Amino acid sequence: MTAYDELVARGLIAQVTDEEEIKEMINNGKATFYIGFDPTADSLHVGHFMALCLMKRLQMAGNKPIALLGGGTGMIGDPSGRSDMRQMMTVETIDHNIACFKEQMSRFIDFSDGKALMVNNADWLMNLNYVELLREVGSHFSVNRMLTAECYKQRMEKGLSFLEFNYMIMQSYDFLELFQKYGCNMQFGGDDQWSNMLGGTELIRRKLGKDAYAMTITLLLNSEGKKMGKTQSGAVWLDPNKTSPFDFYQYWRNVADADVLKCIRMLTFLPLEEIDAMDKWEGSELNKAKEVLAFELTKLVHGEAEAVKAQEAAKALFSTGGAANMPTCELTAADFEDGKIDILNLLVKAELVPTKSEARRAVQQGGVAADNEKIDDIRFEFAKEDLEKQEVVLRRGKKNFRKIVVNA
RNA sequence: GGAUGGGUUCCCGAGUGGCCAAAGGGGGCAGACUGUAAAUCUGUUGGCACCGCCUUCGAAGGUUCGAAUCCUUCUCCAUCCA
Repeated sequence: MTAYDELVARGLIAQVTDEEEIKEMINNGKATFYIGFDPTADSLHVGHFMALCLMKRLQMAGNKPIALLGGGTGMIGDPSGRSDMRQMMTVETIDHNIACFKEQMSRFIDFSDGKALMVNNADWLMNLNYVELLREVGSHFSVNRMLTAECYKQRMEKGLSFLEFNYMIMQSYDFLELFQKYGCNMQFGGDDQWSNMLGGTELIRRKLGKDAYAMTITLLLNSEGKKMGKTQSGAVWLDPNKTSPFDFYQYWRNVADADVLKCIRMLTFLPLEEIDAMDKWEGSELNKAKEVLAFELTKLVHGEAEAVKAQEAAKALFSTGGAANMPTCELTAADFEDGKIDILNLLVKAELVPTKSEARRAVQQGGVAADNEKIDDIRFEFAKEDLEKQEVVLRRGKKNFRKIVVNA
């Protein structure tokens, strides 16, 4: 199977500008392609991970990837797929985020010996001269046409600032720059980037009379049509300090039936035959597929050792209630009053709930247990010596656990 | 610059002097049922010292015994005109 066919079989490709050309380039390792990453946070997330995987797949097929960090475009903010304006970031934040991105990326992609490049568009965007840019680049864009682009259409109702309107032009300029500097002839990106990317191919054609290509990656949506990799409390991060390997594992362990196979196909490097075999699994058997998904992804992101730990912790927790490798809460003498700590304070301290009101509610609704013994009295207290003697597994709801240890 | 309509709790959206911590929906959380799934049903959803108190309705002032609601200024957004 060719590299391109595999991408199609995995459902990774959403749109392409010229399928025949792209197929030919990719399969023969003739593509120099770039993917842009705007430094919108201090860690990469699952969406970025998909893009990095794609880079890796293409790199393995002999193509040359360029990772573009958006130090310049981050100053503007991409309006695509947003219902309102992004908060403007300070230069310090952008720099910090870029540093974080760089570190995480170099763990996934091999940048040694020119096998891949990492560049920052601040290097050329920040020094642009306004009037010059307007004449050189602006003249090639039709406002009428830009306004019909899907990414702006969504914003026509809520409002779109001129700042954001220019994002497409900046991204197009990036492509032109990379095309000229590195012979970069292809751009990849999320499907929401389609119009921005076309802006680039168009600009290259108009300015240089040459062809460049664009291809978008299918957005990873769940069966309800929402972006995956997001929880109510925010994104699922790749940084272990922001999303622990255990939580990361659990996120994938808990995907809906309808989404497991799709995720395995798109996100893991397992051979397609193996995945097709799982496709026949039904009902509760799919639970195994979820384990595979969670394990494989955790391994890719955090390494095998962490993946094993996360898996064991999950298994211990859900089958035997054991406390191996569980997130821990350490109490000190200061947490006790008269040698005791009450259940509400303990829940908050263990970060199982954000406030005492929620702790109270959780207990009153029967959602709290210590060592699988339900606690329904909000005045319940733990004695210090009991906790010292034996660690306790505190649970809120079905899936939130914390081991309580006294460290006096 | 002018006119009009707006800014309400996580989101959408009601409320136009006291009965408002603020309807309804969505989302979240918890319980039942399950397979750590989905669907469904039930409860819950600002904080705390929880039968009481404190902070919230774009911001700051003011009127009033009492304001999310009235007045003033400011600010932001949308629509139309220029």
